[in-house]
Amino acid sequence: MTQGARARDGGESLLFLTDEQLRKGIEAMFFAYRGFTADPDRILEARGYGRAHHRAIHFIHRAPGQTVTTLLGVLGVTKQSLNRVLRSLIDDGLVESRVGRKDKRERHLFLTPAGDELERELSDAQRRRMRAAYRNAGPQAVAGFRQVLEAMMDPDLRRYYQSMKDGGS
Amino acid sequence: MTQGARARDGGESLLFLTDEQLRKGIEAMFFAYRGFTADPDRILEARGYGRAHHRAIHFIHRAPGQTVTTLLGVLGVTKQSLNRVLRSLIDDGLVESRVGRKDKRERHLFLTPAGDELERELSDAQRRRMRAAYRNAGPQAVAGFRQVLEAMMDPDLRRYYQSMKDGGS
DNA sequence: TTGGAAAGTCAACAAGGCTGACGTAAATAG
DNA sequence: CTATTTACGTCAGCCTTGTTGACTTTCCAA
Repeated sequence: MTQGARARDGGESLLFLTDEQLRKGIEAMFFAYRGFTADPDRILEARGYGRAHHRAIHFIHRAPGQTVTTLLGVLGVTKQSLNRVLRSLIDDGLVESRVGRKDKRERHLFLTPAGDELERELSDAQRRRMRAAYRNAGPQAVAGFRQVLEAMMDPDLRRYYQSMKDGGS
Repeated sequence: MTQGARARDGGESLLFLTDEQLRKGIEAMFFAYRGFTADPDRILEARGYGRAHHRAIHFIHRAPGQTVTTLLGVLGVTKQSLNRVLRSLIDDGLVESRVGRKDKRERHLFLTPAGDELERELSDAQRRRMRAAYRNAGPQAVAGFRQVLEAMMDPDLRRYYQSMKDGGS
């Protein structure tokens, strides 16, 4: 039924979306995501960490001082899951957890200098691949890439994503 | 060092790749991938399956009759890991494993009618989101999206990816 | 002031990765 | 024809990272 449906989005676009083409997009996501995580994975493995640690480090770096609950919402896991990861990062001296001044139930999360160093190592590796891909594809492609990804996000995360500064075009 | 590096890719491109912008791309991948898997995940959960089952089903559908070893290479997991998943799919009557006619050591994998049905259910859900994202972003964006993803893949998988038919523009 | 809600921690379990070892049948090299 | 290699399946056991349930500590509102 969806075979070869011409876009009905207002007329002038020439989008011709066959199921085959959509499948290609789906597989592209799958394979690209593998490439996307490959470099950090190697660095993490050497330290005995996994992707969960990477995600925690990334978002703590992104918004230092945020509480555990906030981070929980961004990562979309249970607090028990996050806690395990956080525990090892704190024990290893990469993350610091400070009791809230106003509300003492809260824990505010920060990267230590060692944590910052690992963060840089990881994001450098990931940026290298991203930069190479961008350069290969050209600026037009990059804009399109970002647009499609944004449209694929769930609305809540899209809002969170958009709320973060961009650095100017 | 990588701060605000202007693209040095030949001159005329106006790519201005700050670390901030690259980070945005990285987070876009992370959040979009979550959205990308959300719909199938719900369908799978109702059946007691996980993403591993989805991947197996997807690639068996994509290339019916392929052997276990071939599938192993595409999925990038160990034989034991794949076997666990394949076992349950075969036992549940979604996948059929036929002994090779020429080489009887090989097992060729096919979806049964029931397997095809689940495949369609899963890919319909995923295509719906993909189609909506494409429509939102427009045809130019779609081309760029695919280009960047392709450039991010590891070379082996890129070749495999490109070797599959596209269905025309 | 007390009772509920919220934040965080601990315990235990499941899915799905991994390695290593082993068995069997079929193909192939010598 | 024999010996090796290949393709596949399976057992055992480990790790990461997800889950739910139960438990403090702290805050706040009735």
